[in-house]
Amino acid sequence: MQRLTPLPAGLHAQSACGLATALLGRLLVHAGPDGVSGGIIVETEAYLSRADPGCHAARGMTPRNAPMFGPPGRAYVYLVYGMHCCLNVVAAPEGVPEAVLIRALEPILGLDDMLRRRGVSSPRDCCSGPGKLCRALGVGLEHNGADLTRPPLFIADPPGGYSAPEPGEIVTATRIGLRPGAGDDLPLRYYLKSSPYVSRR
DNA sequence: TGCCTGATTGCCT
DNA sequence: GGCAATCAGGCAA
Repeated sequence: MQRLTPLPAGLHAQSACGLATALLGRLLVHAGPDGVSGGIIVETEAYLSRADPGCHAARGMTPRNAPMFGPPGRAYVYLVYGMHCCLNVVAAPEGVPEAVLIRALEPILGLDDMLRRRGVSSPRDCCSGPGKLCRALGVGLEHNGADLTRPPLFIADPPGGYSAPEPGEIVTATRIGLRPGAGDDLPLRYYLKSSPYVSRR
């Protein structure tokens, strides 16, 4: 296995829209106490600051969403439905609360460990959802605010190198799980057309 | 202080 | 396809 080098913070210092597509095809890695786990990012959603009613930061800063206001390249992890964690990558310059939700991965590193944590046997069911991939990688609230440009939790180019997806390979769609009127009609979800690992077609 | 809801998942029918 | 699980954050009182 070649050495995995975290991508620099400069990549994240752009709008969540741009970062959401720039992250497709990248490798999300967690070098945890149980070993290294990771997968290729195949689905993302952008959350855009105050003008976006679906964004947690739309009503200003609270203790929960504070990481979104921090420097780019950090993790924003929160609990939904009282039991599932969702991992976001903070985007935009410090003070601008934008983030990209990682919704699905194609598992490639530590597959057996991830399947065990998930309690499933199919790689397709391993990381096909924001709550699923956090469980699979062993990511939890303790990673809230973590620096994603350095181990143990980081984003890198995949083994063999990164090649940007063809424009026709990226599908743009509406975001999932938002209330009507909360920005559910905005085309801010992106996924790889040919990937069988996305959460929903 | 109390009530309500959610950037989901998995089990049951 | 429908719905329960489960609890912290956010808001009203």
